[in-house]
Amino acid sequence: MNNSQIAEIFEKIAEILEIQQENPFRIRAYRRAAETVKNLSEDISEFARKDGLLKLPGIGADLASKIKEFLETGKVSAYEKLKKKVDSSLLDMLNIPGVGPKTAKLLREKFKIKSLADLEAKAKAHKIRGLPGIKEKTEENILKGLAFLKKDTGRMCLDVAFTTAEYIISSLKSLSQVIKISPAGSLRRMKETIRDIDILVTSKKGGDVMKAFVKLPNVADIAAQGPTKSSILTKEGVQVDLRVVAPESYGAALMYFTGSKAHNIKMREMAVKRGLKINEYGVFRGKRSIAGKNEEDIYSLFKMSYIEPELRENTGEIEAALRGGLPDLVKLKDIKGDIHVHTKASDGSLSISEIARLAKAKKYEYIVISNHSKSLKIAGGLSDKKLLRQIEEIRRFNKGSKGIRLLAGTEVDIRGDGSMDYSDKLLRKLDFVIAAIHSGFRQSKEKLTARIVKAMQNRYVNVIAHPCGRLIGERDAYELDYEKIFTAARKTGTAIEINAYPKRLDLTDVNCRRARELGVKFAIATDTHTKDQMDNMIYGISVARRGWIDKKDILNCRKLKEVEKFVEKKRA
DNA sequence: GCCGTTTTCGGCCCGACTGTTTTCAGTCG
Repeated sequence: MNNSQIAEIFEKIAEILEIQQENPFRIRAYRRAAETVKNLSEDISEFARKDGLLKLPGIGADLASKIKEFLETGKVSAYEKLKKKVDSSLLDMLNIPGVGPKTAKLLREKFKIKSLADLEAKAKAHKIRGLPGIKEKTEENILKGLAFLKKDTGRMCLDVAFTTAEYIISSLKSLSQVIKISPAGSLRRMKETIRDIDILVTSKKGGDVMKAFVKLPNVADIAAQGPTKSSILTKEGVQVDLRVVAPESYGAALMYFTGSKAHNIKMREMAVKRGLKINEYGVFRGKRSIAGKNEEDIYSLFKMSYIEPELRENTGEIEAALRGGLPDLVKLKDIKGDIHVHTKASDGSLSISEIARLAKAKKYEYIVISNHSKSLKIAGGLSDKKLLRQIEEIRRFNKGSKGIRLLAGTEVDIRGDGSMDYSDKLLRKLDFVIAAIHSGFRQSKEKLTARIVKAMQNRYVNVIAHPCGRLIGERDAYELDYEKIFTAARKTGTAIEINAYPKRLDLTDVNCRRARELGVKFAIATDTHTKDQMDNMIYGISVARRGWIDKKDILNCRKLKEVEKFVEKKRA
């Protein structure tokens, strides 16, 4: 995908310019452009084709021409030139926490550091101390930073961050000094992966809260500790930042600490234009605070609707909020059923009645039992006979049960040529059909796209499950022509799944937004195999919210009757 | 490098913590 490549080049250029101590605003311009390009919901070549590059925020004449150059030649000559001017060890050193451009340059110039290993050796031999501004402590911190890099915790999946944050929040909540406590940062925005965890507390005794925070049993190291801001590393290598503010600043601090940075900058710029100032303590006219106790007040001060955290990426949400055009986002309580659940019959661990019990506890109206199909032998795919037996079993169960309706379904394999792993005659007997690719990931983009489009043209296929096939941190998405797929989905009346399994989150938030623009319907589903996985629905919801999807376009926010109508309409 | 209902030039969000100083630069978010 061009977008990520161009974003990376701009990001690298920014780093090099930083080393060269260029104009910081010029550096920021590259970073901002990188952000913009990364967050686009369409390939940037589409914008270039339609002469739309200059309309993108932060892209002017110069960056537009660099983008065009990349699209035509696969390179940006200015970047190629810059690369030659800067030693790669310098750029490597920037990755060390605590080491910025000034320190990196100093180290390179005084010690001719050739690599991170070289730096580590010199630091260990205490040869770094003695440089202007560097003493024992800085040397120690460089070694700590290097060790952190080696661990390379990278980014964690949303569920891991959630669990860690929950533990810390529940531990601190019991302190009498803590008034309010909330997750913030990318976790509150529910990004698909999280680098570090941000937590906000209101208290009148910040120092006490911090003391308790850094003493939590899972703390391995304290990176910083002040009365309002502290940072620790857990034993699992997760960085957690805690910020304490007074109760009257809760909203302003929550907004500031939730981000995104780009969203905050845009809001602050807006404030400046109106003669106001936003910081983490409030909105100020001169020295007087005029808002800040809660987020709602701040947004309404600017005559805009409240912006949910998941939308705060500066990708048009501020403009939409000003004109009152934000989508009606889905909440957990809107979900009326789960349409992708496995049982013991294939590779799940739950029985039909266990699933029904869990679904009732969630106040669901319906559940689609969707086991794998016959060719997926490794996952215990059901033979024709076994599927027929399961249909019978589900019908019997429904007769003897109240409060939940089970639908007989399948997660049928889309074969290499786009045909279905069960005959139409068999599919017709089911209440609901989801189809998915589980093999042949290495086919060409054209072939994979054609396979999915063909599957959608089957009148019995209601949902395409985990369309892009990725496993975060393990397997990349295969290449697809999403424009073709979304267009076909709308035309054929096939919904696209938002798979809520934290390693999948597939369709992705960015692609959701494009699909929504093209009129696609969605289904949020957990792909449950074990008991706990039915709780993953919140992660799927977060993707839908980040993708700007309107509640009315989500199939399983509808009542059973309407879901049945959706199926009937395609079969007719 | 971008951008404009004050501007096509001169602005560009704002503050905390650390380690080193002895008033602040560097780094981070």
